[in-house]
Amino acid sequence: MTDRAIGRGFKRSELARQTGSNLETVRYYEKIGLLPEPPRSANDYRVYSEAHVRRLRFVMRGRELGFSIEEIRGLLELVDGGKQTCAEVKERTEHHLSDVRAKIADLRRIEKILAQTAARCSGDAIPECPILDALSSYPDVGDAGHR
Amino acid sequence: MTDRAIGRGFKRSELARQTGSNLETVRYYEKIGLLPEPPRSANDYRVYSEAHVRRLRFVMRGRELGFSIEEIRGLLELVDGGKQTCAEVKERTEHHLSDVRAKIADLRRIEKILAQTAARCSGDAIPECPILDALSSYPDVGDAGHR
DNA sequence: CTTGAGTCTGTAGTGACTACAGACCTTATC
DNA sequence: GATAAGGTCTGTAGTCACTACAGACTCAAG
Repeated sequence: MTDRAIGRGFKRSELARQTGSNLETVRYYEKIGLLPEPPRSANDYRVYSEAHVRRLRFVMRGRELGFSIEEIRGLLELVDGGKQTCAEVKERTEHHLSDVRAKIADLRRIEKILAQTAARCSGDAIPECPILDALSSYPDVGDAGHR
Repeated sequence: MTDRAIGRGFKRSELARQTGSNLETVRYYEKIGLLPEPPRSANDYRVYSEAHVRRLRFVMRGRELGFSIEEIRGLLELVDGGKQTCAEVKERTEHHLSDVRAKIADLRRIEKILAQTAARCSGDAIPECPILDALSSYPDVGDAGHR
């Protein structure tokens, strides 16, 4: 048993399995500094802990929710704290907050329409479902490019 | 006035402006069949209508909410109706619905934590905010790779 | 009638992964 | 302990979803 229980740490494949991520994505996130480089065992294998699992899960879910890598980096910096003033934290937090609330609002619209579609679809005619209209009726898309 | 009011249609740059999308993205979405190829005016310029605006806005927002191109294509097929049975529509709709509800739930968690952070941050100490823990405590991530 | 801006096409570059090749290590089986 | 299967290491190349650029054409203004 050379390692396998090296102080409760585990290897890359196990981290990927526990987070549902691709094996190579782990390495990629470390390369771009989104995940910390983990310690290595004697054979140069990466050794991960629960903290790595939590951080990677956060990143994964953030991506699935439509945040860019840089936005996630920003969120993580907020979490990690340290090198920023409280005013900065507050401003960035509130910026993210309004972004998140807008996403929630839009997803609720989609949810509603999908639920209606599913309900109406218990019949046998294909309904004229107005997803497009529901989603496209934003009052102003003028400032738009906020991606 | 060669065109400019060719039956209330407008050109690519205007479509991009109204939807907040990049000029080239429009062309790309047409190439991959996510947007229909629009009619052309005599000079071979693309001519768009309100319907194109609605569809593109839907696609844009869908992407910002973390849906893949193929998922959006699926949603659009639901909307367009036609070549699928009612049972298919219902199944796919419900699948999207649970996905959307999961996203809403996660965004609410993030919202809550961000709101707390912003509130606590009115002081001057950087709080130990537990975004990571809040987000990583999913009961099972076993089926995971559903991206 | 030129000049500048907008559109057309195809192609190349970027961001975020994802897969592959070849070397090394490790575990299982003979 | 020899060998084979499989996991990990590195670097590099490929894919997806855009985004930018180059060169030709068109159009509207001065």
